[in-house]
Amino acid sequence: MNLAIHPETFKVACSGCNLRELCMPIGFNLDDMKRLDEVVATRRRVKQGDLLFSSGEQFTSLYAIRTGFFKTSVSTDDGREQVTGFQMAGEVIGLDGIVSDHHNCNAVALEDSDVCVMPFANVEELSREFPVLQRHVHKIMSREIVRENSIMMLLGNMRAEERLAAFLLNLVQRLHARGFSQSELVLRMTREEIGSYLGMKLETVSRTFSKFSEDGIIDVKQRYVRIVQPDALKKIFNPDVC
Amino acid sequence: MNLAIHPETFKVACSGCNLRELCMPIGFNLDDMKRLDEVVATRRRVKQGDLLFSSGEQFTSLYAIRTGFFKTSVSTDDGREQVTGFQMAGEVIGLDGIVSDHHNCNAVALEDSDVCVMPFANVEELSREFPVLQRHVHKIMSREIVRENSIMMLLGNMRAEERLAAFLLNLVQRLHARGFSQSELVLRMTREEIGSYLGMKLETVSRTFSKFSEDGIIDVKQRYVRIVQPDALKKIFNPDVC
DNA sequence: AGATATCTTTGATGCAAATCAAACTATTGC
DNA sequence: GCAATAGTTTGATTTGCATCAAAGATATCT
Repeated sequence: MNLAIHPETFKVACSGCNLRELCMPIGFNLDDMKRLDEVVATRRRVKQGDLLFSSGEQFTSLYAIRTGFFKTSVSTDDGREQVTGFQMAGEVIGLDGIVSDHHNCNAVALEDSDVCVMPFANVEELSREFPVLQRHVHKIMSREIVRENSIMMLLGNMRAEERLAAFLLNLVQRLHARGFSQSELVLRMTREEIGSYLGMKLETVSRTFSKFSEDGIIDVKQRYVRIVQPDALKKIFNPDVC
Repeated sequence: MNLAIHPETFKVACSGCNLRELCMPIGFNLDDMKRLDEVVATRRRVKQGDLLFSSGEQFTSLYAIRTGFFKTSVSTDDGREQVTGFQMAGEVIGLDGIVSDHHNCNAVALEDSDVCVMPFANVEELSREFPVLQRHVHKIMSREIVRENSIMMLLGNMRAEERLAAFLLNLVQRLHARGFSQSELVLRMTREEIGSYLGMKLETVSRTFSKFSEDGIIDVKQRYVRIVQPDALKKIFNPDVC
C-alpha cells in the first residue's frame, strides 16, 4: 500500500496544505487564500482511542482531518452504540453540533490523528465575506445529508453481503481519491465497528468477509483487504446495473 | 383532533406568516423582516401524490412547507425504495440538492400541500447579509444531520417495537409543537411507507400496531391513532430512562 | 349504489442474521 | 520472550422478522 500523501510535507496554513482541495474550496487568488487561512485557529493532535469531542460537549468548532482516521457514533442510554461514520484526511467533522450548540455524537480517533480546529464563528464570518466558502460549507453539510440517506437505504433495505460490498467500495473509492490504491486497503476499524456502522453483528461481518474471500472476490487477512474482483463487489451491491 | 392552525389566516410574506417561527429565524426588526420576505420567490401547490421534486432534477430552491405533508425517499436502480423522512408544516426540504446541484431524493406530497419556494441563490445572498439567517440555515442542515443519525440508530440497533414507538412519539411531538393534540393523530402515510422509513415490512408495522393496541398502549383504527399510555411507549423506546 | 382498486389485518411458514460458544490469531505490556 | 488482552474466525442453535397467502376494510370511480 503506497502512501501518496506524506505527512511531513504538510504546511501549517490551508493555502499551503495539500489537502486543501478536499476540505477547502478552490478558485481563490493568493490574497483571498491568506484570508482563508484565518478559518483555522489551531491544530490538535488526537491519539488513537482518544475522543476529539463527545456527545453533550459544548460545540465551538468544526474539525478538518489532516492526518489520521476517525469514527463518529451515537449511543442510547442503555449503552447501545451506533457508528454513524468513518472519516479520513480532508473530511470535516462536528457538523452535528451546530443545531443545539452541543455535540450530538462522539468522535474517536482510530489512529493517531491531526486535525485543524476551525472555530465555527470564524467559519460563519468568513462565509459571509467569501461566497465560495459559504457555498463550500453548504455543500459539505448537504453531502453529509446525502451520505446519511444512502446509509438509511443500506440499513433499511439491503442484506449483509450488499452492505459490506457497499462499504468496501465506498472506502476504497475515498482512499483512491487520496492517492492510495484502488484495490488494497488496511481497515482502521474492528469488525465490531464495521458491524455497528452497517447494522450487523461482528460475527456476521466476519462471515461475510470469509464468504467474499471463498468466492475469490477479495483477499482478507485480518485488517488487510485486497479487492480482487471489484466488478463482482459492484454486482453484489447493485445487481441490476453491473 | 383540533386544527390550531387555520390555513385561511396565512399571509403571503414570511413577516406575516404564522409558521415563521418554525421555518425562519426570530429576532428581527420589522425592516429586516421585510427584506427577509425576499427569500421566498413564489408559492407552489402540490396535489396529493404529486412530486415536488425528484431525484436527478436540477436543484434551484429549498422549499418551506406551508400546509400539507410530504415524504422524501431514495431508490435503488432495482426499484427498492427507502423513505428518508416525513415532513410537515414549517419544515424545509430540498437540502439534499445543494451538494451536486441536483436533487438526490424524491419529495411526494402525502396530502394537498402548499410550499414556499426559496431559490437557494436568494437564501445564500441574504445569509451573507443577515448572520441570524445564516445561522438559521446552518441549524436546519445540522438538525437534519442529527435526525438522520438517530434514524441510523433506529435502523441499526432497534427492534420493531422500539422503532414504531420512537416513530409515534416523534410524530406526535412535532404535531404538538404545531398546536395539535399530543395524544391523537391521523397518519398521513400508509403502513408500507412507515415500514420503509423504519426498515420493516408493512405486515410487521401492522402487527406491531395491533400488539400495542392489545397491550392497551394505543388505540388504532386504520390511520387514526390515539396514544393511551405515552409512558409505556417511551419505556419501549428507551427501557432504561423511563 | 355498486364495482374496483387500494390498503390493512391476521395466519402459517421460512430464512437471514442473531446469539451462544469455543478455538484461534494478533497485539500489548511487563 | 512470555503472558495477558483484544480481536477474529468458525460452528451450532435460536429467533425476529420476512415472505406467502387470504380475508376484510376503506377509498375511489362510474
